[in-house]
Amino acid sequence: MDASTGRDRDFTVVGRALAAPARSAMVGLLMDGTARPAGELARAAGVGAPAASEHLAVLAAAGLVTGRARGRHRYYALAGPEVADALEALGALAVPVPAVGFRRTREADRLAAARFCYDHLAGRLGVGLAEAWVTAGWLADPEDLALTGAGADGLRGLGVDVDGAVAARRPTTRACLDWTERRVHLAGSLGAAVGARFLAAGWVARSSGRGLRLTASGRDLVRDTWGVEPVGGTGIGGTGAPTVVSAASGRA
Amino acid sequence: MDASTGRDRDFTVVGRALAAPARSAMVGLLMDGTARPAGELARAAGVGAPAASEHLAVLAAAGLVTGRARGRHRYYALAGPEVADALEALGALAVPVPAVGFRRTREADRLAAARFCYDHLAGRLGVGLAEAWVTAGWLADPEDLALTGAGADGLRGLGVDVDGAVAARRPTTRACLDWTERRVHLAGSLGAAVGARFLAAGWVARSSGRGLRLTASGRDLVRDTWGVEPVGGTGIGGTGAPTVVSAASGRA
DNA sequence: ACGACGGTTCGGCGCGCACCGAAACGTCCC
DNA sequence: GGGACGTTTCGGTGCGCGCCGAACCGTCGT
Repeated sequence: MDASTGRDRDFTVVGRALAAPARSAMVGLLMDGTARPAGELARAAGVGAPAASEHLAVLAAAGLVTGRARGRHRYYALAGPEVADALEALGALAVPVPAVGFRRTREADRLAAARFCYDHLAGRLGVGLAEAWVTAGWLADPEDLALTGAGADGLRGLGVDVDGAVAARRPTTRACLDWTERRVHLAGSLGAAVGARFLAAGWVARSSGRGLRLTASGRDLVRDTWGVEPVGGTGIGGTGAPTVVSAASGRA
Repeated sequence: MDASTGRDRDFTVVGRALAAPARSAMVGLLMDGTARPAGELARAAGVGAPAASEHLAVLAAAGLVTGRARGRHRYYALAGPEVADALEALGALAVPVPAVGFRRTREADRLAAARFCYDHLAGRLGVGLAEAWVTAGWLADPEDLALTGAGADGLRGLGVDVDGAVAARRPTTRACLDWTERRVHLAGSLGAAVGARFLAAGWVARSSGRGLRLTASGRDLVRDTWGVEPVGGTGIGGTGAPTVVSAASGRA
Protein backbone atom coordinates (compact mmCIF):
# COMPACT_ATOMS: atom_id res chain seq x y z
CA MET A 1 0.00 0.00 0.00
CA ASP A 2 1.77 3.09 -1.22
CA ALA A 3 4.69 3.75 -3.47
CA SER A 4 5.30 5.88 -6.46
CA THR A 5 3.15 6.09 -9.53
CA GLY A 6 1.49 3.18 -11.25
CA ARG A 7 1.11 0.25 -8.89
CA ASP A 8 2.01 -2.86 -10.77
CA ARG A 9 0.89 -6.39 -10.37
CA ASP A 10 1.57 -7.55 -6.85
CA PHE A 11 3.58 -10.72 -6.51
CA THR A 12 3.30 -10.72 -2.75
CA VAL A 13 0.31 -13.02 -2.32
CA VAL A 14 1.42 -15.83 -4.57
CA GLY A 15 5.00 -15.33 -3.41
CA ARG A 16 4.03 -15.73 0.23
CA ALA A 17 1.92 -18.70 -0.69
CA LEU A 18 4.87 -20.49 -2.25
CA ALA A 19 7.42 -19.38 0.32
CA ALA A 20 6.90 -22.12 2.88
CA PRO A 21 8.57 -25.43 2.04
CA ALA A 22 5.52 -27.37 3.10
CA ARG A 23 3.26 -25.39 0.78
CA SER A 24 5.73 -25.69 -2.05
CA ALA A 25 5.80 -29.44 -1.59
CA MET A 26 2.02 -29.65 -1.58
CA VAL A 27 1.73 -27.62 -4.75
CA GLY A 28 4.42 -29.75 -6.32
CA LEU A 29 2.41 -32.86 -5.56
CA LEU A 30 -0.70 -31.36 -7.08
CA MET A 31 1.11 -30.40 -10.28
CA ASP A 32 -0.04 -33.67 -11.83
CA GLY A 33 -3.61 -32.40 -11.75
CA THR A 34 -4.86 -34.95 -9.28
CA ALA A 35 -7.01 -34.06 -6.31
CA ARG A 36 -5.66 -35.39 -3.02
CA PRO A 37 -7.06 -35.44 0.49
CA ALA A 38 -5.55 -33.12 3.07
CA GLY A 39 -4.08 -35.93 5.09
CA GLU A 40 -2.04 -37.27 2.22
CA LEU A 41 -0.69 -33.81 1.49
CA ALA A 42 0.15 -33.39 5.16
CA ARG A 43 2.10 -36.64 5.20
CA ALA A 44 3.92 -35.82 1.99
CA ALA A 45 4.86 -32.37 3.22
CA GLY A 46 6.09 -33.77 6.50
CA VAL A 47 3.82 -31.69 8.72
CA GLY A 48 0.94 -32.45 11.01
CA ALA A 49 -2.70 -32.27 10.07
CA PRO A 50 -3.34 -28.87 11.66
CA ALA A 51 -0.42 -27.24 9.90
CA ALA A 52 -1.45 -28.78 6.61
CA SER A 53 -4.96 -27.50 7.01
CA GLU A 54 -3.71 -23.98 7.57
CA HIS A 55 -1.31 -24.22 4.67
CA LEU A 56 -4.07 -25.33 2.38
CA ALA A 57 -6.20 -22.46 3.58
CA VAL A 58 -3.40 -20.07 2.65
CA LEU A 59 -3.03 -21.64 -0.77
CA ALA A 60 -6.76 -21.44 -1.32
CA ALA A 61 -6.81 -17.80 -0.26
CA ALA A 62 -4.08 -17.09 -2.77
CA GLY A 63 -6.20 -18.71 -5.46
CA LEU A 64 -3.76 -21.49 -6.16
CA VAL A 65 -5.78 -24.47 -4.97
CA THR A 66 -9.40 -25.31 -4.35
CA GLY A 67 -10.84 -27.85 -1.94
CA ARG A 68 -13.97 -29.93 -2.37
CA ALA A 69 -15.43 -31.99 0.41
CA ARG A 70 -16.35 -35.49 -0.59
CA GLY A 71 -17.45 -37.79 2.14
CA ARG A 72 -15.41 -37.28 5.21
CA HIS A 73 -12.35 -36.43 3.13
CA ARG A 74 -11.53 -33.09 1.65
CA TYR A 75 -9.85 -33.22 -1.73
CA TYR A 76 -7.55 -30.41 -2.79
CA ALA A 77 -6.42 -29.71 -6.33
CA LEU A 78 -4.87 -26.89 -8.30
CA ALA A 79 -7.35 -24.11 -8.92
CA GLY A 80 -7.03 -24.38 -12.69
CA PRO A 81 -4.87 -24.96 -15.71
CA GLU A 82 -3.54 -21.42 -15.71
CA VAL A 83 -2.11 -21.99 -12.25
CA ALA A 84 -0.27 -25.04 -13.51
CA ASP A 85 1.02 -23.02 -16.43
CA ALA A 86 2.38 -20.23 -14.27
CA LEU A 87 3.98 -22.70 -11.91
CA GLU A 88 5.49 -24.49 -14.83
CA ALA A 89 6.98 -21.19 -15.98
CA LEU A 90 8.27 -20.53 -12.50
CA GLY A 91 9.95 -23.90 -12.47
CA ALA A 92 12.03 -22.84 -15.44
CA LEU A 93 13.71 -20.28 -13.21
CA ALA A 94 14.61 -22.57 -10.37
CA VAL A 95 16.77 -24.93 -12.42
CA PRO A 96 20.12 -23.72 -11.00
CA VAL A 97 19.78 -26.45 -8.39
CA PRO A 98 22.87 -28.60 -8.98
CA ALA A 99 20.84 -31.77 -8.66
CA VAL A 100 23.72 -34.14 -8.24
CA GLY A 101 23.12 -37.46 -6.61
CA PHE A 102 21.81 -40.61 -8.16
CA ARG A 103 18.18 -40.66 -7.18
CA ARG A 104 17.57 -36.99 -7.90
CA THR A 105 19.11 -37.04 -11.34
CA ARG A 106 17.37 -40.26 -12.31
CA GLU A 107 14.10 -38.84 -11.18
CA ALA A 108 14.68 -35.46 -12.85
CA ASP A 109 15.58 -37.30 -16.03
CA ARG A 110 12.38 -39.28 -15.94
CA LEU A 111 10.37 -36.12 -15.44
CA ALA A 112 12.20 -34.43 -18.31
CA ALA A 113 11.43 -37.34 -20.59
CA ALA A 114 7.71 -37.59 -19.95
CA ARG A 115 5.41 -36.37 -17.25
CA PHE A 116 1.95 -35.05 -16.59
CA CYS A 117 1.61 -31.27 -16.42
CA TYR A 118 -1.65 -30.77 -14.55
CA ASP A 119 -3.68 -32.94 -16.88
CA HIS A 120 -1.80 -33.15 -20.15
CA LEU A 121 1.41 -34.69 -21.46
CA ALA A 122 4.62 -32.69 -20.99
CA GLY A 123 8.35 -33.21 -21.15
CA ARG A 124 10.11 -34.35 -24.29
CA LEU A 125 7.15 -36.56 -25.09
CA GLY A 126 4.71 -33.64 -24.85
CA VAL A 127 6.71 -31.16 -26.91
CA GLY A 128 7.69 -33.86 -29.41
CA LEU A 129 4.09 -34.81 -30.02
CA ALA A 130 3.05 -31.17 -30.31
CA GLU A 131 5.74 -30.44 -32.87
CA ALA A 132 5.07 -33.61 -34.82
CA TRP A 133 1.37 -32.85 -34.96
CA VAL A 134 2.07 -29.33 -36.15
CA THR A 135 4.25 -30.58 -38.98
CA ALA A 136 1.65 -33.21 -39.78
CA GLY A 137 -0.97 -30.50 -40.13
CA TRP A 138 -3.04 -31.77 -37.23
CA LEU A 139 -2.50 -28.61 -35.24
CA ALA A 140 -2.27 -25.12 -36.65
CA ASP A 141 0.76 -23.50 -35.20
CA PRO A 142 -0.46 -20.13 -33.93
CA GLU A 143 0.06 -19.68 -30.30
CA ASP A 144 -2.97 -21.72 -29.33
CA LEU A 145 -2.15 -24.84 -31.38
CA ALA A 146 -5.64 -24.81 -32.90
CA LEU A 147 -7.02 -28.14 -34.00
CA THR A 148 -7.43 -28.67 -37.76
CA GLY A 149 -9.94 -30.93 -39.46
CA ALA A 150 -7.23 -33.43 -40.26
CA GLY A 151 -6.12 -33.30 -36.65
CA ALA A 152 -9.63 -34.02 -35.41
CA ASP A 153 -9.85 -37.05 -37.67
CA GLY A 154 -6.39 -38.26 -36.75
CA LEU A 155 -6.93 -37.96 -33.03
CA ARG A 156 -10.32 -39.62 -33.28
CA GLY A 157 -8.53 -42.47 -35.02
CA LEU A 158 -6.34 -42.79 -31.96
CA GLY A 159 -9.37 -43.07 -29.75
CA VAL A 160 -9.15 -39.57 -28.30
CA ASP A 161 -12.48 -38.12 -27.22
CA VAL A 162 -12.21 -35.11 -29.51
CA ASP A 163 -15.88 -34.23 -29.42
CA GLY A 164 -15.99 -34.27 -25.65
CA ALA A 165 -12.99 -31.99 -25.60
CA VAL A 166 -14.45 -29.38 -27.93
CA ALA A 167 -17.72 -29.47 -26.02
CA ALA A 168 -15.98 -28.69 -22.74
CA ARG A 169 -16.12 -25.17 -21.36
CA ARG A 170 -12.34 -24.88 -21.16
CA PRO A 171 -10.41 -23.67 -24.18
CA THR A 172 -10.06 -26.68 -26.45
CA THR A 173 -6.37 -26.18 -27.18
CA ARG A 174 -3.75 -24.07 -25.53
CA ALA A 175 0.03 -23.93 -25.71
CA CYS A 176 1.78 -24.61 -22.40
CA LEU A 177 5.45 -23.68 -22.03
CA ASP A 178 7.57 -26.59 -20.89
CA TRP A 179 10.15 -25.83 -18.20
CA THR A 180 12.53 -28.54 -19.25
CA GLU A 181 12.37 -28.06 -23.00
CA ARG A 182 11.48 -24.39 -23.05
CA ARG A 183 9.13 -25.19 -25.90
CA VAL A 184 5.38 -25.52 -25.93
CA HIS A 185 3.23 -28.60 -25.62
CA LEU A 186 -0.48 -29.15 -26.03
CA ALA A 187 -2.73 -28.19 -23.13
CA GLY A 188 -6.41 -27.31 -22.84
CA SER A 189 -9.29 -29.76 -22.83
CA LEU A 190 -7.90 -31.50 -25.90
CA GLY A 191 -4.55 -31.89 -24.23
CA ALA A 192 -6.33 -33.44 -21.29
CA ALA A 193 -8.25 -35.79 -23.57
CA VAL A 194 -5.03 -36.85 -25.27
CA GLY A 195 -3.41 -37.48 -21.92
CA ALA A 196 -6.36 -39.50 -20.70
CA ARG A 197 -6.32 -41.58 -23.88
CA PHE A 198 -2.59 -42.26 -23.67
CA LEU A 199 -3.08 -43.42 -20.11
CA ALA A 200 -6.18 -45.50 -20.84
CA ALA A 201 -4.62 -47.15 -23.89
CA GLY A 202 -1.58 -48.12 -21.85
CA TRP A 203 0.84 -46.12 -24.02
CA VAL A 204 2.11 -44.40 -20.91
CA ALA A 205 1.95 -45.45 -17.28
CA ARG A 206 2.30 -43.33 -14.17
CA SER A 207 5.59 -43.91 -12.46
CA SER A 208 6.30 -41.85 -9.34
CA GLY A 209 3.89 -38.99 -8.88
CA ARG A 210 3.62 -36.93 -12.02
CA GLY A 211 6.33 -38.87 -13.77
CA LEU A 212 5.36 -41.02 -16.74
CA ARG A 213 6.93 -44.10 -18.20
CA LEU A 214 6.49 -44.79 -21.89
CA THR A 215 5.38 -48.39 -22.32
CA ALA A 216 6.64 -50.64 -25.09
CA SER A 217 3.50 -50.18 -27.16
CA GLY A 218 3.59 -46.43 -26.59
CA ARG A 219 7.24 -46.25 -27.56
CA ASP A 220 6.55 -48.08 -30.79
CA LEU A 221 3.54 -45.92 -31.52
CA VAL A 222 5.20 -42.54 -31.16
CA ARG A 223 8.42 -43.61 -32.86
CA ASP A 224 6.91 -45.34 -35.87
CA THR A 225 4.06 -42.90 -36.39
CA TRP A 226 5.61 -39.52 -35.70
CA GLY A 227 9.31 -40.16 -35.22
CA VAL A 228 9.28 -39.02 -31.61
CA GLU A 229 11.84 -40.59 -29.27
CA PRO A 230 11.60 -38.99 -25.86
CA VAL A 231 13.74 -41.57 -24.09
CA GLY A 232 16.91 -39.87 -25.32
CA GLY A 233 19.54 -42.48 -24.47
CA THR A 234 21.66 -41.87 -21.42
CA GLY A 235 19.96 -38.71 -20.35
CA ILE A 236 23.27 -37.43 -19.07
CA GLY A 237 23.48 -33.81 -20.00
CA GLY A 238 19.76 -33.45 -19.84
CA THR A 239 18.16 -31.12 -22.32
CA GLY A 240 20.57 -31.75 -25.15
CA ALA A 241 19.08 -34.35 -27.43
CA PRO A 242 16.79 -33.28 -30.25
CA THR A 243 13.24 -34.32 -29.73
CA VAL A 244 11.92 -34.92 -33.20
CA VAL A 245 13.74 -36.83 -35.85
CA SER A 246 12.03 -35.24 -38.80
CA ALA A 247 12.94 -31.62 -39.43
CA ALA A 248 10.62 -29.21 -37.66
CA SER A 249 12.23 -25.91 -38.61
CA GLY A 250 12.06 -24.13 -41.94
CA ARG A 251 8.97 -22.68 -43.48
CA ALA A 252 5.58 -23.43 -42.01
CA MET B 1 14.38 -31.63 2.82
CA ASP B 2 12.70 -34.97 2.87
CA ALA B 3 9.36 -36.18 1.76
CA SER B 4 8.10 -39.00 -0.33
CA THR B 5 9.54 -40.06 -3.63
CA GLY B 6 10.59 -37.73 -6.41
CA ARG B 7 11.37 -34.26 -5.18
CA ASP B 8 9.96 -31.77 -7.61
CA ARG B 9 11.01 -28.33 -8.54
CA ASP B 10 11.25 -26.18 -5.45
CA PHE B 11 9.26 -22.97 -5.51
CA THR B 12 10.50 -21.93 -2.11
CA VAL B 13 13.42 -19.72 -3.10
CA VAL B 14 11.66 -17.61 -5.67
CA GLY B 15 8.54 -17.61 -3.52
CA ARG B 16 10.39 -16.27 -0.52
CA ALA B 17 12.08 -13.74 -2.74
CA LEU B 18 8.76 -12.36 -3.91
CA ALA B 19 7.01 -12.61 -0.57
CA ALA B 20 8.07 -9.31 0.93
CA PRO B 21 6.11 -6.31 -0.34
CA ALA B 22 9.27 -4.26 -0.66
CA ARG B 23 10.91 -6.86 -2.85
CA SER B 24 7.78 -7.28 -4.92
CA ALA B 25 7.68 -3.54 -5.52
CA MET B 26 11.32 -3.47 -6.53
CA VAL B 27 10.88 -6.30 -8.98
CA GLY B 28 7.79 -4.60 -10.33
CA LEU B 29 9.81 -1.48 -11.01
CA LEU B 30 12.48 -3.46 -12.80
CA MET B 31 9.95 -5.19 -15.03
CA ASP B 32 10.55 -2.53 -17.67
CA GLY B 33 14.07 -3.84 -18.15
CA THR B 34 15.81 -0.76 -16.89
CA ALA B 35 18.68 -0.86 -14.42
CA ARG B 36 18.15 1.36 -11.41
CA PRO B 37 20.39 2.33 -8.52
CA ALA B 38 19.68 0.86 -5.11
CA GLY B 39 18.68 4.20 -3.65
CA GLU B 40 15.92 4.74 -6.16
CA LEU B 41 14.58 1.26 -5.51
CA ALA B 42 14.72 1.91 -1.78
CA ARG B 43 12.71 5.12 -2.14
CA ALA B 44 10.17 3.48 -4.43
CA ALA B 45 9.70 0.56 -2.09
CA GLY B 46 9.32 2.85 0.89
CA VAL B 47 12.17 1.39 2.93
CA GLY B 48 15.51 2.66 4.08
CA ALA B 49 18.77 2.12 2.30
CA PRO B 50 19.97 -0.72 4.53
CA ALA B 51 16.78 -2.70 4.13
CA ALA B 52 16.85 -2.16 0.40
CA SER B 53 20.39 -3.40 0.19
CA GLU B 54 19.49 -6.58 2.00
CA HIS B 55 16.39 -7.07 -0.10
CA LEU B 56 18.42 -6.73 -3.25
CA ALA B 57 20.90 -9.23 -1.90
CA VAL B 58 18.07 -11.68 -1.37
CA LEU B 59 16.75 -11.12 -4.87
CA ALA B 60 20.22 -11.60 -6.29
CA ALA B 61 20.69 -14.80 -4.31
CA ALA B 62 17.42 -16.08 -5.73
CA GLY B 63 18.72 -15.34 -9.21
CA LEU B 64 16.06 -12.78 -9.99
CA VAL B 65 18.20 -9.66 -10.26
CA THR B 66 21.83 -8.81 -10.84
CA GLY B 67 23.72 -5.75 -9.68
CA ARG B 68 26.56 -4.00 -11.46
CA ALA B 69 28.61 -1.30 -9.82
CA ARG B 70 29.09 1.73 -11.96
CA GLY B 71 30.75 4.68 -10.33
CA ARG B 72 29.56 5.07 -6.81
CA HIS B 73 26.12 3.82 -7.72
CA ARG B 74 25.10 0.22 -7.97
CA TYR B 75 22.61 -0.52 -10.71
CA TYR B 76 20.23 -3.44 -10.31
CA ALA B 77 18.26 -5.04 -13.12
CA LEU B 78 16.38 -8.24 -13.75
CA ALA B 79 18.73 -11.17 -14.21
CA GLY B 80 17.43 -11.97 -17.67
CA PRO B 81 14.52 -12.17 -20.07
CA GLU B 82 13.39 -15.53 -18.75
CA VAL B 83 12.89 -13.95 -15.34
CA ALA B 84 10.68 -11.31 -16.90
CA ASP B 85 8.73 -14.02 -18.70
CA ALA B 86 8.08 -16.03 -15.58
CA LEU B 87 7.03 -12.93 -13.67
CA GLU B 88 4.76 -11.98 -16.51
CA ALA B 89 3.15 -15.42 -16.28
CA LEU B 90 2.80 -15.03 -12.53
CA GLY B 91 1.08 -11.70 -13.02
CA ALA B 92 -1.63 -13.44 -14.98
CA LEU B 93 -2.63 -15.25 -11.79
CA ALA B 94 -2.87 -12.24 -9.55
CA VAL B 95 -5.57 -10.49 -11.59
CA PRO B 96 -8.40 -11.01 -9.07
CA VAL B 97 -7.54 -7.62 -7.62
CA PRO B 98 -10.75 -5.62 -8.05
CA ALA B 99 -8.84 -2.55 -9.19
CA VAL B 100 -11.60 -0.06 -8.77
CA GLY B 101 -10.68 3.56 -8.34
CA PHE B 102 -9.89 6.10 -10.98
CA ARG B 103 -6.13 6.27 -10.95
CA ARG B 104 -5.63 2.53 -10.75
CA THR B 105 -7.97 1.68 -13.58
CA ARG B 106 -6.57 4.41 -15.80
CA GLU B 107 -3.09 3.21 -15.13
CA ALA B 108 -3.99 -0.47 -15.58
CA ASP B 109 -5.68 0.42 -18.82
CA ARG B 110 -2.61 2.20 -20.08
CA LEU B 111 -0.48 -0.81 -19.21
CA ALA B 112 -2.91 -3.13 -20.95
CA ALA B 113 -2.80 -1.01 -24.09
CA ALA B 114 0.97 -0.77 -24.46
CA ARG B 115 3.89 -1.30 -22.16
CA PHE B 116 7.42 -2.54 -22.01
CA CYS B 117 7.86 -6.13 -20.87
CA TYR B 118 11.50 -6.22 -19.80
CA ASP B 119 12.86 -4.90 -23.08
CA HIS B 120 10.21 -5.57 -25.70
CA LEU B 121 6.74 -4.29 -26.57
CA ALA B 122 3.81 -5.89 -24.77
CA GLY B 123 0.14 -5.26 -24.16
CA ARG B 124 -2.37 -4.97 -26.98
CA LEU B 125 0.26 -3.23 -29.07
CA GLY B 126 2.73 -6.07 -28.60
CA VAL B 127 0.35 -8.92 -29.33
CA GLY B 128 -1.28 -7.00 -32.16
CA LEU B 129 2.03 -6.43 -33.90
CA ALA B 130 3.04 -10.05 -33.38
CA GLU B 131 -0.18 -11.33 -34.89
CA ALA B 132 -0.07 -8.87 -37.77
CA TRP B 133 3.50 -9.83 -38.57
CA VAL B 134 2.59 -13.50 -38.51
CA THR B 135 -0.26 -12.96 -40.97
CA ALA B 136 2.04 -10.79 -43.09
CA GLY B 137 4.54 -13.64 -43.26
CA TRP B 138 7.23 -11.72 -41.42
CA LEU B 139 7.25 -14.18 -38.57
CA ALA B 140 6.74 -17.91 -38.84
CA ASP B 141 4.18 -18.90 -36.29
CA PRO B 142 5.77 -21.84 -34.49
CA GLU B 143 6.14 -21.22 -30.86
CA ASP B 144 9.29 -19.14 -31.24
CA LEU B 145 7.94 -16.68 -33.82
CA ALA B 146 10.94 -17.31 -36.06
CA LEU B 147 11.94 -14.50 -38.37
CA THR B 148 11.41 -15.08 -42.10
CA GLY B 149 13.38 -13.52 -44.92
CA ALA B 150 10.51 -11.20 -45.72
CA GLY B 151 10.34 -10.26 -42.07
CA ALA B 152 14.01 -9.41 -41.97
CA ASP B 153 13.61 -7.14 -44.99
CA GLY B 154 10.48 -5.54 -43.65
CA LEU B 155 11.92 -4.83 -40.23
CA ARG B 156 15.12 -3.50 -41.75
CA GLY B 157 12.94 -1.15 -43.74
CA LEU B 158 11.53 0.15 -40.48
CA GLY B 159 15.01 0.88 -39.22
CA VAL B 160 15.20 -2.07 -36.85
CA ASP B 161 18.72 -3.35 -36.23
CA VAL B 162 17.94 -6.84 -37.43
CA ASP B 163 21.55 -7.88 -37.99
CA GLY B 164 22.60 -6.80 -34.54
CA ALA B 165 19.71 -8.79 -33.11
CA VAL B 166 20.61 -12.03 -34.89
CA ALA B 167 24.26 -11.57 -33.93
CA ALA B 168 23.40 -11.31 -30.24
CA ARG B 169 23.93 -14.32 -28.02
CA ARG B 170 20.34 -14.32 -26.81
CA PRO B 171 17.74 -16.24 -28.81
CA THR B 172 16.77 -13.98 -31.68
CA THR B 173 13.04 -14.45 -31.32
CA ARG B 174 10.92 -15.87 -28.57
CA ALA B 175 7.23 -15.86 -27.78
CA CYS B 176 6.35 -14.20 -24.47
CA LEU B 177 2.93 -14.80 -22.97
CA ASP B 178 1.08 -11.58 -22.24
CA TRP B 179 -0.71 -11.43 -18.91
CA THR B 180 -3.37 -9.00 -20.04
CA GLU B 181 -4.14 -10.51 -23.42
CA ARG B 182 -3.18 -14.11 -22.64
CA ARG B 183 -1.64 -14.24 -26.10
CA VAL B 184 1.98 -14.11 -27.13
CA HIS B 185 4.09 -11.21 -28.24
CA LEU B 186 7.56 -10.98 -29.68
CA ALA B 187 10.49 -11.21 -27.25
CA GLY B 188 14.14 -12.14 -27.62
CA SER B 189 16.88 -9.96 -29.01
CA LEU B 190 14.74 -9.08 -32.02
CA GLY B 191 11.89 -8.05 -29.76
CA ALA B 192 14.32 -5.84 -27.93
CA ALA B 193 15.56 -4.34 -31.17
CA VAL B 194 12.01 -3.61 -32.26
CA GLY B 195 11.25 -2.00 -28.93
CA ALA B 196 14.36 0.13 -29.11
CA ARG B 197 13.51 1.21 -32.63
CA PHE B 198 9.95 2.14 -31.72
CA LEU B 199 11.28 4.22 -28.87
CA ALA B 200 14.04 5.85 -30.89
CA ALA B 201 11.74 6.66 -33.80
CA GLY B 202 9.29 8.33 -31.47
CA TRP B 203 6.47 5.92 -32.30
CA VAL B 204 6.03 5.22 -28.63
CA ALA B 205 7.05 7.22 -25.59
CA ARG B 206 7.52 6.08 -22.02
CA SER B 207 4.75 7.29 -19.81
CA SER B 208 4.85 6.24 -16.16
CA GLY B 209 7.36 3.49 -15.48
CA ARG B 210 6.90 0.63 -17.90
CA GLY B 211 3.81 2.14 -19.43
CA LEU B 212 3.96 3.31 -23.02
CA ARG B 213 2.02 5.97 -24.88
CA LEU B 214 1.53 5.55 -28.60
CA THR B 215 2.43 8.83 -30.27
CA ALA B 216 0.49 10.28 -33.20
CA SER B 217 3.05 9.08 -35.74
CA GLY B 218 3.17 5.65 -34.13
CA ARG B 219 -0.61 5.38 -34.09
CA ASP B 220 -0.77 6.22 -37.79
CA LEU B 221 2.01 3.76 -38.55
CA VAL B 222 0.55 0.71 -36.87
CA ARG B 223 -3.01 1.44 -37.97
CA ASP B 224 -2.30 2.18 -41.62
CA THR B 225 0.38 -0.45 -42.09
CA TRP B 226 -0.92 -3.42 -40.13
CA GLY B 227 -4.38 -2.46 -38.97
CA VAL B 228 -3.44 -2.57 -35.30
CA GLU B 229 -5.37 -0.27 -32.95
CA PRO B 230 -4.29 -0.90 -29.38
CA VAL B 231 -5.96 2.18 -27.93
CA GLY B 232 -9.28 0.36 -27.81
CA GLY B 233 -11.71 3.20 -27.19
CA THR B 234 -13.00 3.57 -23.66
CA GLY B 235 -11.00 0.76 -22.19
CA ILE B 236 -13.90 0.02 -19.89
CA GLY B 237 -14.19 -3.72 -19.77
CA GLY B 238 -10.56 -4.12 -20.52
CA THR B 239 -9.61 -7.15 -22.53
CA GLY B 240 -12.67 -7.21 -24.69
CA ALA B 241 -11.90 -5.44 -27.94
CA PRO B 242 -10.25 -7.39 -30.71
CA THR B 243 -6.73 -6.28 -31.36
CA VAL B 244 -6.32 -6.77 -35.06
CA VAL B 245 -8.80 -5.61 -37.63
CA SER B 246 -7.80 -8.03 -40.35
CA ALA B 247 -8.73 -11.64 -39.71
CA ALA B 248 -5.98 -13.53 -37.96
CA SER B 249 -7.67 -16.89 -37.50
CA GLY B 250 -8.43 -19.50 -40.09
CA ARG B 251 -5.80 -21.53 -41.85
CA ALA B 252 -2.16 -20.61 -41.46
C1' DA C 1 -26.70 -45.27 19.48
C1' DC C 2 -21.66 -45.52 19.80
C1' DG C 3 -16.72 -45.23 18.61
C1' DA C 4 -13.32 -44.41 14.91
C1' DC C 5 -11.51 -41.33 11.80
C1' DG C 6 -10.50 -37.13 8.85
C1' DG C 7 -10.47 -32.25 9.03
C1' DT C 8 -10.60 -27.73 11.03
C1' DT C 9 -10.20 -24.30 14.84
C1' DC C 10 -7.94 -22.53 18.94
C1' DG C 11 -3.95 -21.20 22.12
C1' DG C 12 0.61 -21.03 22.75
C1' DC C 13 5.52 -21.43 21.78
C1' DG C 14 9.84 -20.43 19.21
C1' DC C 15 12.41 -19.28 15.33
C1' DG C 16 13.20 -16.13 11.71
C1' DC C 17 12.66 -12.21 9.10
C1' DA C 18 12.06 -7.16 8.12
C1' DC C 19 13.24 -2.92 9.63
C1' DC C 20 16.15 0.68 11.59
C1' DG C 21 20.44 3.35 13.60
C1' DA C 22 25.26 3.46 13.64
C1' DA C 23 29.37 2.62 11.52
C1' DA C 24 32.59 1.09 7.75
C1' DC C 25 33.82 1.17 2.80
C1' DG C 26 34.37 3.19 -1.80
C1' DT C 27 33.80 6.78 -5.17
C1' DC C 28 33.27 11.40 -6.93
C1' DC C 29 34.04 16.48 -6.41
C1' DC C 30 36.53 20.53 -4.99
C1' DG D 1 43.77 15.73 0.81
C1' DG D 2 38.96 16.64 2.90
C1' DG D 3 34.24 16.35 2.59
C1' DA D 4 29.93 14.70 0.67
C1' DC D 5 27.39 10.98 -1.00
C1' DG D 6 25.81 6.27 -2.21
C1' DT D 7 26.05 1.69 -0.62
C1' DT D 8 26.92 -2.05 2.33
C1' DT D 9 27.70 -4.37 6.83
C1' DC D 10 26.74 -4.95 11.68
C1' DG D 11 23.90 -5.23 16.01
C1' DG D 12 19.65 -5.10 17.92
C1' DT D 13 14.55 -4.99 18.33
C1' DG D 14 9.76 -6.36 17.34
C1' DC D 15 6.29 -8.45 14.82
C1' DG D 16 4.73 -12.38 12.18
C1' DC D 17 4.70 -16.93 10.70
C1' DG D 18 5.10 -22.00 11.08
C1' DC D 19 4.58 -25.62 14.01
C1' DC D 20 2.35 -28.48 17.49
C1' DG D 21 -1.13 -30.35 21.18
C1' DA D 22 -5.76 -30.18 22.54
C1' DA D 23 -10.34 -29.55 21.61
C1' DC D 24 -14.35 -29.27 18.39
C1' DC D 25 -17.27 -30.68 14.21
C1' DG D 26 -18.49 -33.71 10.64
C1' DT D 27 -18.96 -38.33 8.27
C1' DC D 28 -18.62 -43.30 8.02
C1' DG D 29 -19.14 -47.97 9.94
C1' DT D 30 -21.95 -51.16 12.78
